[in-house]
Amino acid sequence: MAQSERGPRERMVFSAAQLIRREGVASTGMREVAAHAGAPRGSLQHYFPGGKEQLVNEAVGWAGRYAGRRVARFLAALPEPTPGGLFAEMARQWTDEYESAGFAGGCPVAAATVDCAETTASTRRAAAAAFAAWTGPVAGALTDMGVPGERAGALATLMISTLEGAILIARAEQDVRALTNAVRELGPLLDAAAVEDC
Amino acid sequence: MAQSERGPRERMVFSAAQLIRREGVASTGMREVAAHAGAPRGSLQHYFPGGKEQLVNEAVGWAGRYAGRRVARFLAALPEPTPGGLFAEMARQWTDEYESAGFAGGCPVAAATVDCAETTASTRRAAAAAFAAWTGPVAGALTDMGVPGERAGALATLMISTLEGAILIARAEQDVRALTNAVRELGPLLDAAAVEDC
DNA sequence: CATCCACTATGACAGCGGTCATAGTAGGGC
DNA sequence: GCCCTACTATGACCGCTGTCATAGTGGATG
Repeated sequence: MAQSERGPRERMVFSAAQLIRREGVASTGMREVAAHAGAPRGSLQHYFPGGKEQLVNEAVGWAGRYAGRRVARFLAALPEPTPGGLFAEMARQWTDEYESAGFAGGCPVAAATVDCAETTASTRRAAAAAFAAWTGPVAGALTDMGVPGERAGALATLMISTLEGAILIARAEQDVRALTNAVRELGPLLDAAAVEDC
Repeated sequence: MAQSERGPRERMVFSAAQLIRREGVASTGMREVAAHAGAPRGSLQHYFPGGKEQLVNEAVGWAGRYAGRRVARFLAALPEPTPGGLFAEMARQWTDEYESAGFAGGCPVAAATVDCAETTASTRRAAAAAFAAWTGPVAGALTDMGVPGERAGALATLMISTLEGAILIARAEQDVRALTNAVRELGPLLDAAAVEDC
């Protein structure tokens, strides 16, 4: 949504991520990506000489950076930043989407991992990099909230693990229950890890 | 492993689950399933007149029941059952596999959800049922350990959410870090929910 | 032996996938 | 006008997939 007026190349990467989210990597066709992006089919081989593999990898990378960037925006939206509040905000992005637009899409990084981890080494690495690009900002935010350094990374990984799994279950059940449940149960644990300093 | 001497039908369901675990649903071919099961190709349409959809759904159902059954075995293996201990055992199944056999496979239910949730309604329902068949025994075990009834279901869902996400990340990173991390961070929370009664 | 059934065995088909090859267009620099 | 580059436009190819159709086997039953 709101892809404004970026170049056709970026639009195709964005569309690829969008379609992978919904149908998985294997079921997403190149022609479909071009059509969804409103880009000519011929541009695919021009911008992505590495073929589908390159396109998928860039889509995964884009998704990772996007998730990382969102963290800062979530923090800005919180009146008083707490680990549990950040997690709630991260989950709310998904409950909002599911409740307003239906359960069509999941996380594109998860989809790439499931479909390509064993098959395509470069995509597996792209997925790992995407998780890193996401975990980093979350861990940074946690340290800023007073979580001790060595714990911050661990909790960031825990948050993303739980969120990814909850997304999966929510999509299967077509019910945001798993997401709200994760926030409710994990929030106190996360907040307890931050030393009170206000 | 150790599929002993079951009938060809069950072997094909088992093989389908095995292959879906590794490559996802879309990339798993029917011919491939038959070959992997050592079953004749002609048997596919005999045993699964509903086609690939039926086969996939049965594989997902099988995986769900298998996961549910494992819970009882994990409990039996624990000298003193605690929620955190159960979770550790559930995760250990994965770390053991990854460390001994490599990061080839993930959870077949997750794969089916990612690949089919939007496309194939019956498979989405099968995935939801599989999660339910898994969550049920976990919740039951938690109540047996003294977790209050309404909390048990919530924690069971949390455990499976976190485990699924950690499996995903571990596979992408080819490192069991996310799994051991989940056990370390979530274990105390789970144990705290059980009232001490020993 | 005949009959029936569960199961196996192949071949064909239609569709779609990613990719390659080739040609065409637009526009800027000289 | 010419040329070079960036991009677009199509059509063809080949491999693969799920599915169907048809025929064959083998053993139990009568």
